[in-house]
Amino acid sequence: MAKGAIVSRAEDFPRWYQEVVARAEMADNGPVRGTMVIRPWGYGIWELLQAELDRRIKEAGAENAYFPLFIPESYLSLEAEHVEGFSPELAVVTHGGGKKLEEPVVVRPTSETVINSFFAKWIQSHRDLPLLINQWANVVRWELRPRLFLRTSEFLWQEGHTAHATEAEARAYALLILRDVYLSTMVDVAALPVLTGHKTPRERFAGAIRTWTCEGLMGDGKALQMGTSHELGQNFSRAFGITFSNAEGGLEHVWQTSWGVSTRLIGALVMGHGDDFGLRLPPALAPTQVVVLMIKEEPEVRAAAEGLVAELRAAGHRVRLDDRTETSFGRRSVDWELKGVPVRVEVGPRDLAEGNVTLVTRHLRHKQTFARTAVRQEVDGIMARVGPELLAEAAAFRAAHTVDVRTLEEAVEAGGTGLARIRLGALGADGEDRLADKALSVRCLQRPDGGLAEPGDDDADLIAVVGRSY
RNA sequence: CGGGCUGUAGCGCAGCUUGGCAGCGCGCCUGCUUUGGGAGCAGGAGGUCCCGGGUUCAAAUCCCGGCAGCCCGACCA
Repeated sequence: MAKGAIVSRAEDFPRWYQEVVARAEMADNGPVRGTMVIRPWGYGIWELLQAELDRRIKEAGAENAYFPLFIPESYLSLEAEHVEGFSPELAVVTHGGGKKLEEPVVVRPTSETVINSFFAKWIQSHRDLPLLINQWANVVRWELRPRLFLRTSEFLWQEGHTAHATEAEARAYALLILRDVYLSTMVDVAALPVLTGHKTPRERFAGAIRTWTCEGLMGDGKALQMGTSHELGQNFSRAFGITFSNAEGGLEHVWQTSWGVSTRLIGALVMGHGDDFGLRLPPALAPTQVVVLMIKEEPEVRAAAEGLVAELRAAGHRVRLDDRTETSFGRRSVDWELKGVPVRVEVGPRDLAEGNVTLVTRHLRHKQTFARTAVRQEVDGIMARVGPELLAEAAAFRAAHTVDVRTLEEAVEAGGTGLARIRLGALGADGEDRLADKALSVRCLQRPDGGLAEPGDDDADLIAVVGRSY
C-alpha cells in the first residue's frame, strides 16, 4: 500500500468503506454513538439526490409538508404490528422543561402515526382523495451497530404517505413510486442497477400488507435495501379511523401507501461504484463535476485555467478551480480522486506551450492530452458517458455474482459471495430460518423474468433472491 | 447479560513487564527551495497519559474502584 493510500477493497472491505467516507470528507461520527455529521461533500451529494427525487415525487402528484419530530407515545401503540416492530429502536423523551412529562413522547422513527392522525381529520369525502403527502425529515431509530450512512441512529430521508379510495388505486400508486421515482433515480441518476420485487412477510415493514423494494448489490457481494414502497391496506386507516363517504353515501376506510428512501443511498453510491482509489461519482450526483487543476502558479497557467473554468461553467457543468499550488500536484490529484470527481483538467506549462491540457477521467483513471480548444467538447462527451459506463460496470458485476440454483444448500453456497435465485417454494417451510442461520435472507421475490409479482401470483412459485445484506 | 481487549497530541500508535524529563509517524504552523501522481530541508505549536482514590521521595507505569469504547457470543430484527 502506497504511503497514505487507502486499504484495498479486497483486503478489508468494511475498512475500505470507512476510509473512503472519511478521506473523501463525506461524514464524521457524531459525539453520540450512532449519530453522524454529514460534511459538505456528503451533503452536496444528498442535495443533488434530493432534488432528483423531489422532482419525481412532485411529478407523481405528491406535495411536501412537515409534521412534528415528537410523537405521543400512545400513537405508536395504535397499530399492533407497527409498535411491535419499532419499540426496540425508539428514543423516548421523558422530561421536558425540567419536569417529568405526563406522557412520554417518542422521537419519530417514521411518521405513519402522526400523519395518519391528521389524515383522519382532513379526509371526509371521496372528493378529498387521493391525498398524497411527502415530507423531508430526519428520523431516529436507535442502532446498536452503526455504520456511517448505512445504519445510523439518526438519518435523513423522505417519507411519502398517501390515502386512496380503493385498494387497486393504492397499489398502483405504491408501484408508481417504486418505478418512476425510486427505480428511475437509482438507475438513471445514481447509475446503480437495482432489483425490484416484494418482501416476504418476515422482511416486510411493520404494519404493511406488502412491501415493494429496490435491492442493490454492493462491491463486496452483499445486498443493500435501497428504498421501499409499502401497501398498508387499511391497517392504519382502521387504527386511526380514517374514513370517507363514498359516492353512494356509504362510509369506508381509506387504502394507504407509504414509501421512503434515505441518506443510505449515499452509502450505496460508495459501495456500488467505489474502487481502490476512492469514490467514483456519476456526474448527476457530483457536487463538483470538473476540477480544473493548476499544476503551477504561473500567469499563463492561471489565465488558461480560469478561462477553462468559465467556458465549462457556461457549458452547464459544475466546475471548480483548484489553484492551491502551495500543495503538491500529486496530493491534490489524489484528493479529487478520493472524492470521485468525474473529470480533472490538468493545466500546466508543459502542455500549455503546445496549446494543450490533460484530461483525466476518474472512473477509468484514464489520462489523455487534448488541444485546449477541444476541452469543452471532450468534457461534454465524457460527462455523457460516465453514468452509463458506471451503470454497465455495476450491472456486469451483478450478473457475474448472481446464480440460479435449485436447492437451499446451493443457495447458501452462492449467497456467500453474491445473489442466489431460487424458487421460494424450493426453500421449504422453514427456509428463511435456515437461511438466517447462515446469515442469509430473502432480499425480494420476483417473477422468473425479474418482473414484479402480479395479483394472483403465488409467492411459492416466484423467485426468491437470496443474499447476505447490510 | 457473559467472555476478551483497549483508553497517551487532531488521527494512528509506542512507552507500562522492571516507577525516574511525555515520545514516534502522519497532520498542523512559519520560512526557504519545490510543484506533470501523496515534495525536501530547517524551525515551531500542540497533552486532564479516561475519571476518582491509594502506595511511593517520585505514578502514564503498581494497587483498588468507576466510566467509556471495540471484538466475540447471547438477545433482537
